[in-house]
Amino acid sequence: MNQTVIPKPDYEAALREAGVRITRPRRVILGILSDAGDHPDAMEIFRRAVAIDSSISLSTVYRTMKLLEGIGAIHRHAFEGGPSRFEPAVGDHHDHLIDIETGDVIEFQSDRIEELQQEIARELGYEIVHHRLELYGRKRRRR
Amino acid sequence: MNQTVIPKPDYEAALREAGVRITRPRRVILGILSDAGDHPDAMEIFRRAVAIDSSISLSTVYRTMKLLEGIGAIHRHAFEGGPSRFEPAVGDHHDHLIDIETGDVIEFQSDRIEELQQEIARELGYEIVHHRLELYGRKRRRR
DNA sequence: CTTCTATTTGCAAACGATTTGCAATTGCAT
DNA sequence: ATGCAATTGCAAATCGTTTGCAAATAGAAG
Ligand SMILES: [Mn+2]
Ligand SMILES: [Mn+2]
Ligand SMILES: [Zn+2]
Ligand SMILES: [Zn+2]
Repeated sequence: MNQTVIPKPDYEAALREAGVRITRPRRVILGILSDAGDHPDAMEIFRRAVAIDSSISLSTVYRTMKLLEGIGAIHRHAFEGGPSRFEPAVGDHHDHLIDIETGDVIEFQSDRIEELQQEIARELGYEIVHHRLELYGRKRRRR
Repeated sequence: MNQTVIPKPDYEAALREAGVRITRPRRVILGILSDAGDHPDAMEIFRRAVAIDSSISLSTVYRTMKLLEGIGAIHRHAFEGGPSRFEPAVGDHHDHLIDIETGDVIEFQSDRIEELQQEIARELGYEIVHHRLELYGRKRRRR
């Protein structure tokens, strides 16, 4: 009967915190992000937004994404080939496996890999600021 | 007295193999790639090419890069923020650490990480076609 | 070496994703 | 309610890359 709690970020608080106005377009976009289970791109967010408020513009979507990215509320992923895709920055760090046939994005997490990255960077005399690990693959033929 | 052998790929043979003509612009570009120790972008390759033959066009650089990528002779890297950068596909697989201050690209290789990636993919029911692992960091403050 | 044609070229224009200038609108502190 | 800075929608600009096209050329054939 009880489900895993999917944390919904309080974007409005984050915005207020950043000293930024909470406008109608922003509210709509934030709502879409909050309950997006996927990794939509700007055009897709725009489509979903227009369905709610037809006066929203694509520019505003882009501007809002940049704003949210700036305050660390969302992550931007530039997967191969396509436009940037976004996701709320709630929950733990994870990386992505992209199904090259369907475009599906699957999340995974490996402490071991994260550790090894640190180790490599430090051996090279660097500290990692951020990283990108993307696996591109296809479903394994059912055995 | 003896240096590590830096393998120079025989691009011309690869091209002939692909049933493609060996033209003057292509020869120039191939030469540049052969002795590029870095990961130049199209514009940089264009600059180096023009220094050798001023009649070469940027379009031809792009077309040639696509051709070479198609026959697997070079790799294209779309590092964050900038244009695609290229490198000859000789030698073993490696991944990259990008110095976010200088833009320098440092190569590294981790069998352990490669293994873990395979493991993760197979657990998710996928086979990896290719992947991308990029570390973005800055030089660690001299201790 | 010349001829012949399919391939390749340079150029300019088109492209897709994203950003920007600007005048009109709006959130919100007073 | 008022006033103004922040934000918007729109159109035009930008950046890296691709493409259509007519002119040039590699290289096979003779
Ligand atoms: Mn994700
Ligand atoms: Mn490399
Ligand atoms: Zn990671
Ligand atoms: Zn790798």
